[in-house]
Amino acid sequence: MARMTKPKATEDLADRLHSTAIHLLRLVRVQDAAAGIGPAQLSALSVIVFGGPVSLQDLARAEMVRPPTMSRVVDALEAAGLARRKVNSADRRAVLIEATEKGAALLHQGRRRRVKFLARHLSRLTSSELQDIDRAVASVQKALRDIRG
Amino acid sequence: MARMTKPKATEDLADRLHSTAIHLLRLVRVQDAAAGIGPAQLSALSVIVFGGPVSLQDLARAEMVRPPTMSRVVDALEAAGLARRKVNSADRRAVLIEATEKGAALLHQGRRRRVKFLARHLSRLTSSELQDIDRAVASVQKALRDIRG
DNA sequence: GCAACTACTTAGCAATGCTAATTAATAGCC
DNA sequence: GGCTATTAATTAGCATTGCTAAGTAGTTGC
Repeated sequence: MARMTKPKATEDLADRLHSTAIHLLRLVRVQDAAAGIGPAQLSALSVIVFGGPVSLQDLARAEMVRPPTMSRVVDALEAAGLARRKVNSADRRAVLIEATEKGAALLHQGRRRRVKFLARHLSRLTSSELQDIDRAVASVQKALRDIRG
Repeated sequence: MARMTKPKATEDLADRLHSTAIHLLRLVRVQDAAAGIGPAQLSALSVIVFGGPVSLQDLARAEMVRPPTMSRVVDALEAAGLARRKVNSADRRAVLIEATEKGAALLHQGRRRRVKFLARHLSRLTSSELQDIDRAVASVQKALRDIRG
């Protein structure tokens, strides 16, 4: 039984992790719909609000979509008055995308709604279970960072 | 400081949990694209393969989408030879949807690819971290079940 | 046996993903 | 300095997936 890892168990865990993530997001998707904008726009807006002005390319990379896709998402955000394109005087090919006040407000409001919804249900768990989740989230984030970095 | 729960901390955890789930799924999405069918079809196929023959309505509910949406997804699965509609002799309004051999094979193959990909990166974590994740997944699933049940 | 209900489909719209091709600006080389 | 290659973003066009509204067919209930 001397083995460095337990591949079978890890794969099983990976499967359950994946499945749980899907179900979690399906549930909060209903809450996010109340924001009035689609999920791609919401997610991109989040990057802009927290990540300051970014180029379209960086934004596309952060969201793991292609530039044309992100270009259109930014179009929609601009049309809704939630973001704006600025000229990048250092490189006039590139644009700088930033959130408007309205965009930041909408994001924070949506985040509050989603988080309250999730937190309400998490609060049924014991504090020991919450601590497990807390540690697990940190570990998964670490694993994800390793992949991307 | 006498309080029943810690709302602030729970909301913060909810937010990190949400964000982590998004990033996790964005990563494996790339793997799933290799299956050659879209994410909605893949996810529905999974329900059919594991859940036996189901009505369109049940399938739509399981996937948290509306019946017309699911009707079209099943159209695509049928066109690709991955699923088929059967007549329900007990209630001829309803259909029974089941996977073909080809559909089951494709699903299992895709699952193997996705799981291997995830597991490869999870395996960088310590076994203590993996145990945290294991417990956390169970807790989150429990919380999700409470919501739906 | 007719009305109401239910299951599914069809039609049509919006959002999001992609690739290929275009436009504009920068960088590199002689 | 000026030509070429590269890079950033956009436009065009397609497929998928979400929705609501409306239509069709079958079942239930009085």
